[in-house]
Amino acid sequence: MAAPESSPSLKVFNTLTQRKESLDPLRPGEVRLYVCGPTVYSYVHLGNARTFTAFDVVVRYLRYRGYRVTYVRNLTDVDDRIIQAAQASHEEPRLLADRFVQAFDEDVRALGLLEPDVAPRVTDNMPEILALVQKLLDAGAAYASDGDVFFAVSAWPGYAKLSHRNVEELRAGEGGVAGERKRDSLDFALWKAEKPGEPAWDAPWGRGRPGWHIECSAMAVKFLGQPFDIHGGGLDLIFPHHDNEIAQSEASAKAPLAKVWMHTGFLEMENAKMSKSLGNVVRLRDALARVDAEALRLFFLSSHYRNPLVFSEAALTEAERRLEYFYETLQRVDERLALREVQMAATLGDSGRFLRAFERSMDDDFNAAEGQAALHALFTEMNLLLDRPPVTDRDRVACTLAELRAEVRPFGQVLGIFQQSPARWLEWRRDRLVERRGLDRARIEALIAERAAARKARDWARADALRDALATLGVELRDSAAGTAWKVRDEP
RNA sequence: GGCGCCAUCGCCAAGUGGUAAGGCAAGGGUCUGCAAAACCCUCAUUCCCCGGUUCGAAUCCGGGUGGCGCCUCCA
Repeated sequence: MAAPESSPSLKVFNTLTQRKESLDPLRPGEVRLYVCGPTVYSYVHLGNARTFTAFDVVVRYLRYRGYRVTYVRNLTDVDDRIIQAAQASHEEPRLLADRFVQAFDEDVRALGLLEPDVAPRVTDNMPEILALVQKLLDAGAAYASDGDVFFAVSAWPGYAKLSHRNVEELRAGEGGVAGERKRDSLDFALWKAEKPGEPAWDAPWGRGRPGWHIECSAMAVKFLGQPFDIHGGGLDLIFPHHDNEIAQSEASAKAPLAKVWMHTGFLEMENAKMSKSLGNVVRLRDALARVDAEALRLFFLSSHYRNPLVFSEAALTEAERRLEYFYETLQRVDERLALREVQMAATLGDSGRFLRAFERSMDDDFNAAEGQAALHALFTEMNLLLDRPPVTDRDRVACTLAELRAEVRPFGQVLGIFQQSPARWLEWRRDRLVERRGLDRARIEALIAERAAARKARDWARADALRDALATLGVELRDSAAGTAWKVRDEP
């Protein structure tokens, strides 16, 4: 593992500067990362999952590279949409939020996402939010108006620098409306005055609740300091959410909020972004009921994180089939290595070459899609050694296989795959396919036994007829010296 | 209208100035009683179109065409 200082080559695309920059942490060897988490008013969908998976891999790779990473991913549990959803289901907003926080944790754990170091909730951080609003009021960057508090965009010269928009043009667009309460149509709420039946907290300027953007500013700075290294989220958060965070934090502290801003591309459904407002969402938990979590991760990582990715059942099926190839190879390698004592011997090939190629890809703005080429090459090499070894010395082949097997681990660790034992994963997949096709194990085993007898009697016609019958059921046979193994094909 | 993104083999996809990664599918082969799996080979003189810059462009610039996003909640 390379020391962080020795990898100045790690490049990250920064939305703020719109170019790739060398990652140069504010504190040597340490990366402080904040990712905007979900607003908990419903279940997470695959679009959200894609973003969180992308940052999960960012964290894993930075740690693999030797950085100490502090990863904060918030839970927004006070919000208009939560209140709306709670009213619709005649539930306390707090309870509804709790319910979806729990669902989020379950779903995201099933996806294999690492726990963030801190997962702060708005309701647990009101003092910091109140303090930030007060600070902005004191600085003249905000004003109270009938119990609401607004941020004064005109008091902050750098407004919208992240989205690279022109303030005048934003004003010309629809936007909000200036009126008795808002001085400028672009001003946004830091605090919303209490309304009947809504959650509210005491504040010097009147009871109410925080506006949408203030919580991220307050919590990010509380847990990471200001400035910190990387702030991330989906592309749709650039404006206004991240621009507003920047405005609030920088106007209050006269220092940058974050050095690098990273944004993930959209997951699309039939040429439209997957979003709750369009109603074209697939929930993460529903997807995980149909496809393996690691296969889903492989699908997310098949395209660069900033590019749009189109969702399809076929792509998911392909990803799971690819994962099956990986696990089958791992199982074969493990079986081979368990066969007998191996004498130390010189290994074949250039040790670590696949991993180095992977690192080159990942160093270039976390290009996991490109990095998968190295992963495939590594597996092809293992299969080659298994079936067509280039030398006859068994110890050399075995030692090389052991070395390559060890090289697989970092890939798995960074991408969040290969976390199951091969045998267990393959069994799990077969069980699921058996169930999906409504197959009868006893009958399959009986047919295989019958075929074995036919083969022993050299009755090839009978044996082939039985194999064809099994193939019709979706069962595929693999004859070997050890006997006949069977698997189930995934497509009817 | 403003800001921004995308267009690469049948499908997915990397590559953003030095002569087209990888996966899936397809065809051929090795292996096999026959298969399957695995491996090997083949599979884009070409990167939406038209101009330009350059010794050199999928990559840069200008202009089109098509698709998408943000500007209102959104990962």
